[in-house]
Amino acid sequence: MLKLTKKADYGLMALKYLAEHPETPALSAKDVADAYGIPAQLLAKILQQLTKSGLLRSHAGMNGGYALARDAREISAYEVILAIDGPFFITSCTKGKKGCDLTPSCTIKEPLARVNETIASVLKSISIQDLAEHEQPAARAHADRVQAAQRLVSLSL
Amino acid sequence: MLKLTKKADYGLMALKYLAEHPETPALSAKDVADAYGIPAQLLAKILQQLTKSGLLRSHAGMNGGYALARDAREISAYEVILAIDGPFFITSCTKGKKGCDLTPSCTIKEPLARVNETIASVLKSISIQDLAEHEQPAARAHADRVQAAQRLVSLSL
DNA sequence: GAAATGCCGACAGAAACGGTCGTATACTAA
DNA sequence: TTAGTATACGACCGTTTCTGTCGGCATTTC
Repeated sequence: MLKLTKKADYGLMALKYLAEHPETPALSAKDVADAYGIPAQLLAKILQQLTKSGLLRSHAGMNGGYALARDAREISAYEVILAIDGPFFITSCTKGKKGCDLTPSCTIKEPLARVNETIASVLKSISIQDLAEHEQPAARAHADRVQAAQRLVSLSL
Repeated sequence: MLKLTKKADYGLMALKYLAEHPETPALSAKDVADAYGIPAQLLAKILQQLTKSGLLRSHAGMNGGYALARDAREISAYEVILAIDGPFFITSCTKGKKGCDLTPSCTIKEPLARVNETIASVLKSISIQDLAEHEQPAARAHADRVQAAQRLVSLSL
């Protein structure tokens, strides 16, 4: 549970790939799909969604394809996931429309909504650039960040 | 996406309910189910899982039912979710057995694994007691904690 | 105009989820 | 001992969601 869909994974992988090839003006869905062994047509649809959401720029025709609409540093993992999977809520009852249809007070959801915010924050703090540079710098920084957050959490409990 | 299953929700709600009624030696699955309007048989199965996982103690027969196996303070939301939904990984490819079957290096997953740890940490920091006392004290403390974590995250970006 | 490419809707197979049923077992109380 | 209440467990089924495919159309380049 609590897992991203494969689509979101594919989307992140594709953006990372684009970030790693800033020299080329555009890469086709097929290029990216082949690079990772992802079903090409599926990836195409995902890239189209990302385009509609404004994270990518597309160009039809020969030598067409996709390119990042912004600097890789300015695109967060959160945006990608949101664009592909739609808004997520950790509680299944967080209001689609009229709140929890179950029981007057599904009092569980209030504390969990906060968890949800935390997750979103962390996801927002990770950029495509971070994924591309998974070598060291960004990963290191993020590791520190997580450790600090953990210390903080256990401390204030 | 990224949502808990209803089963996990039900489980958390049930544990919270038990925590709120420490005076009674045991509550039947039906008691809890009625209190929240949850399908009784489904909840029964969930409580059985929680029992097998050691979070609850069960007792058959008249006046039987379930009771927390430990103090509500000592049971984390993480444990409950784990017991019901099984281990969760944010990346769909985080090794079930043999790592990512896709592509040599699904390099995406390493940074996301850290996100996963953060989520787990936060979930571990929330006890059933916190859910039961959603009135103020614990919720307040948790809110502060989350805010601080957010500040921390954005700072170190 | 042809080839490459993106765009879009429909659909099908597979898996996960939510929920029900039936039955066996255990315990309590009269 | 018997009846009633409860847990324990496995099988099953309908629905939804996810993954992936197909076919047709639009756009751009050569």
